Amino acid sequence: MPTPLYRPVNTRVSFPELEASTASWWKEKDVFARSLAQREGAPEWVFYEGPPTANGKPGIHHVEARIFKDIFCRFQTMRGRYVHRKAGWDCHGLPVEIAVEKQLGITQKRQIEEEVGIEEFTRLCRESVKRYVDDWERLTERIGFWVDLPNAYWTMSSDFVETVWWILKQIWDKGLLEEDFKVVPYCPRCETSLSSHEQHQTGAYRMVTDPSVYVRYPLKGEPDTALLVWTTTPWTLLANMAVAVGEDITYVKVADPLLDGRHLILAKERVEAVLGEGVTSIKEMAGSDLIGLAYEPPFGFVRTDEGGHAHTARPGDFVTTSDGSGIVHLAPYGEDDMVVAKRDDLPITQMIDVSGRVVTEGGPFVGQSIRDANPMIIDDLGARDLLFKTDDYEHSYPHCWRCQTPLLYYPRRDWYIRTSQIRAELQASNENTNWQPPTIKYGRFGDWLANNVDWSLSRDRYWGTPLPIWRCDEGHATCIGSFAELAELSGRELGGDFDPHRPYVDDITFGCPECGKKATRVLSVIDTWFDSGSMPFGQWHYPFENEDLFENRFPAHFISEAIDQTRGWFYSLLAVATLVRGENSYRNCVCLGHIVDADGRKMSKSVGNVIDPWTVLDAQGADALRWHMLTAGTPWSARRVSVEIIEESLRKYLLTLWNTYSFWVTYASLERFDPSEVEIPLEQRSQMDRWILAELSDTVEVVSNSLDGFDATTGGRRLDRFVDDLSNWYVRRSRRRFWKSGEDADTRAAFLTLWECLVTVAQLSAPFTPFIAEEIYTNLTAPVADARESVHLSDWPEPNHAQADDDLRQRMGLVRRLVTLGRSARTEAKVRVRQPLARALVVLPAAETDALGELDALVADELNVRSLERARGLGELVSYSVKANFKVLGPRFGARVKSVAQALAATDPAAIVQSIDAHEVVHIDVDGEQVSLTRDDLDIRVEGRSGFSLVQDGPYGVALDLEVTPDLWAEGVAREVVRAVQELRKSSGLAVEDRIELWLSAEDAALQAALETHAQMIGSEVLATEISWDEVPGGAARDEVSLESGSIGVALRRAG
RNA sequence: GGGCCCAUAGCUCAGCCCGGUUAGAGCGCACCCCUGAUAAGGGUGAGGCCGAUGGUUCAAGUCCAUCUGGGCCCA
Repeated sequence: MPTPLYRPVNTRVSFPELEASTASWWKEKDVFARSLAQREGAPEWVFYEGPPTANGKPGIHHVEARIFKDIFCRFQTMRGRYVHRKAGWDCHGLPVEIAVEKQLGITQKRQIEEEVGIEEFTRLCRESVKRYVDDWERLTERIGFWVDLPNAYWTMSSDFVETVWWILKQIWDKGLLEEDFKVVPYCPRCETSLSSHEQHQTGAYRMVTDPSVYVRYPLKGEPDTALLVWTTTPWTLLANMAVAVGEDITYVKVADPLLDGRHLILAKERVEAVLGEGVTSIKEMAGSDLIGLAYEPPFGFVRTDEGGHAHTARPGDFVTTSDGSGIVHLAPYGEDDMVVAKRDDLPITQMIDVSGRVVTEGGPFVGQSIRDANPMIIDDLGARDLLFKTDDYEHSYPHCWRCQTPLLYYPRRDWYIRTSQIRAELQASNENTNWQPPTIKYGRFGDWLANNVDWSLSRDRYWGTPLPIWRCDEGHATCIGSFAELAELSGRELGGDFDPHRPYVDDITFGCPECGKKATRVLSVIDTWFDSGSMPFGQWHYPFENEDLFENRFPAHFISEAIDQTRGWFYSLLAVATLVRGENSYRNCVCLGHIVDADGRKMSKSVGNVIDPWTVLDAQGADALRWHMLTAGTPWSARRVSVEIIEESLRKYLLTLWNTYSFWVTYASLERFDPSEVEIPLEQRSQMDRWILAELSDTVEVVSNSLDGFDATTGGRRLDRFVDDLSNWYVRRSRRRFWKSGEDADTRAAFLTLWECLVTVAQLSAPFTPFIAEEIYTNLTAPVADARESVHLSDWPEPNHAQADDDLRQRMGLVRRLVTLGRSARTEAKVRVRQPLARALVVLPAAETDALGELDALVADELNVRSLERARGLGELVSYSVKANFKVLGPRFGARVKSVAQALAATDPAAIVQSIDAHEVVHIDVDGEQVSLTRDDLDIRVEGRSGFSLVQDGPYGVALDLEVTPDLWAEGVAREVVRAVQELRKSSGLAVEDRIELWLSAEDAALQAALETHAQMIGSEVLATEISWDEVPGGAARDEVSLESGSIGVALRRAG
């Protein structure tokens, strides 16, 4: 036996197993590295990997992003670009610290320093980051995401940190890095402030119920009258500074409905809502009249200077009458409050410590968390008749995106990047960025830039890039931009293994360059989003190394993440690059939607509807998952994922492709067909071949263009349609050609054509489904000497314009349409397809009468009729209906189009058609006016007349001649026998190429005659070496065919 | 309260940019056919006030406005 040309193909393939062996083959052959090496020197196509935080297991949404990253990189590589793909890991930040805190079983920040020590804590953080990287790498490889994992950048590496320092120094030198006193969102558990984009993480806002209290602030000198003040944060009353009123709001004094002889002041518009109906005002006054009124604060904790504005009514344009009382309590825990405090020099007294507990000055409430203090404060106010009423108030409120603690707004000194000062530059950067979907650009992202606020950079934590600012007692601050600079100033040898993290860096001090006094580091670390935004620079340790590399790889052509990164990574990248380079670091951004479950619900651990990617990967495989993600729905809308949905992708596309491939290999192996030995010019191939090649050429074009435009869905759907055409039309119609001998020219053309289609599909699908593409490509090209070793090393196919043939594609469309109608006609007439018929009558629109050409034979064969005839002119077969073609007549006649339609309806359709056929024009009378209409102006359709079984669709129709002659009947009988024998071969376990001895017997004489007439045809169809009519020997497989006219016995056994 | 996205068959989605009088596909369901590549394929059928209302137009699933419901983002 000669060595087989091709690996045998298992039709019961397990894709997960196949993928596993492909993946290890890639590794063994180093295919990814070679795909890069072979493009060395080619134009770069730059991709930036958004670094995932590797301290949690990767979920299915991560898989989605990684698939989209992969497809465009693979595509561009095959197109000849050099697409370097450096993996990256986001290492710093609160999530890591929280994981370690949990591991240590500690709940409070101070325990870190007191019980664990910063050195041990950051060591554990570093370890924790590495813990899940294995998981990530395993998944990344399993889904076929090609990215350079061994050379990944780690944001915690000293090199990366040094680059970040350099970037911060650039910003410092521009005067855009400053310390400021602001109210910031603050997590009392993590004891650190959050940046606005952290505050706005998905899921951070949740509905909460807070106590809503109305409190009396009695006026000084008029204790019977009180300002009625509303707040949803009773604990802030401890630090009350003043109240705000709207100068243009009308206020009223009314009788206090709960305390006899007392009065309340509140906004007129709120009276009914707060006090109920029937309250009459005693006095009306403008807000401006109230300003300066002094009141007794609810608590005595805030010390005030005589004559100041403390504990008086102040003007505030933020006061509204949409809720509350129209009088706003001011404390140092709100942005508006602090604006007034600065303006009017109000006393800022910190009543809450960094962990959210009442400070020692807080009298009876000392040490209470704000949540616990709330009811105590309410009770206390009640006891002193200061509480007017209390209620529950439901509103959405931000929570810490990692530990879920409700945030506080807390006045703090923090370090800021003045991004609001470069808003115009940020917006200009965005101008040059192409967004997918486009609405993000000026929508979600553009809005965010337009409302840009300063970037709160510092965090009072431990595991992060240390803020490189040192300060002396005089308050002179020095920003350090490199390790060398720090070594020089401090006079210390930092060495190659210098770890810039806390606590080591905190020990380094130097003499202030300005005054010479000792400068120590400001103990903050920075927002970890700044790290990720710095990755274009940091991954290359720019500018300390790799300057050329960096310049070649800035900006990126392409990045992709889910839409929640709009205010995360998409922003931090843009902001950092704009600050440093004055332009954005990415040109194209594909925003992906979130993954939801089969019912459209968001996946969440608490609901328990999270799909573990491994479930799908183990059951259906990576290609099926990839194919579904890439082709189902729009990438940026929420997409549903379930095992069942993936299963459908697998069956519809992957298995169809697989079976077509398996079909080719089965027969090509038998014939030892070697594509490299065959060359057949296009004009020597059949119409069928030319048609599928025309479809292929179109497919190449569509897939190329769509992937070029970052649209995987359109390309994938075209591929899907092509594979369907290939399998369910080309192969099905060409099947017999493959059964003939390999010496036959037509058979060789079929083998070659299908081979070309499959190899090209393998290439086109390589970026989508890299595993199956590899299997098909490598097996099919095995005998081809100059083929690449891997499909991923091959060049992207160019559309072959010589093969393009839109006319043929259209005509084939017509064929398939007629076939559908013909099948329907057979079903309707209840004549099975195996029974040949004499003729089919075809009705076509005039313009397409001659469109079929030699494809007639195809229709006839598919419908199993001996000839195809045009029914045009067969007035006895059809009648016509004529309607106006509104698309044409609408613009011509405008409102009169309806009259024209009516006139047409009133005219005999047959006469119209006759006139058109004879003169190309018909004249009709519309409201007394002669109107000339041509064929294009009309919508002419045929209908079957009674007595004929015409099946029609629009202007197309097929009718069958149902008369079965003895001749046709005999052939039908023979076909029945062939089918029965084939079935018997199959059930007897014979191989397709096995020859058989065949026995036939029929009692009925007519049946016997039919068999004898067609014996030769039967024999050649079923590969019988001889047909016998005598006694069936033992050991032969038997079956019986029942027909209306009797039954036929069949028996067979393997010949030879 | 504001912004964005979505709403078409039981389910998943095309069609909408660029309006045309009979709105499609796949899955599922019922019945039938076909089958020596196929976990397939084919035919028929049931199943649609194209979310609602109003407007523009000779003509609206398609354009405009408002509303409702869902999702996301924000205040």
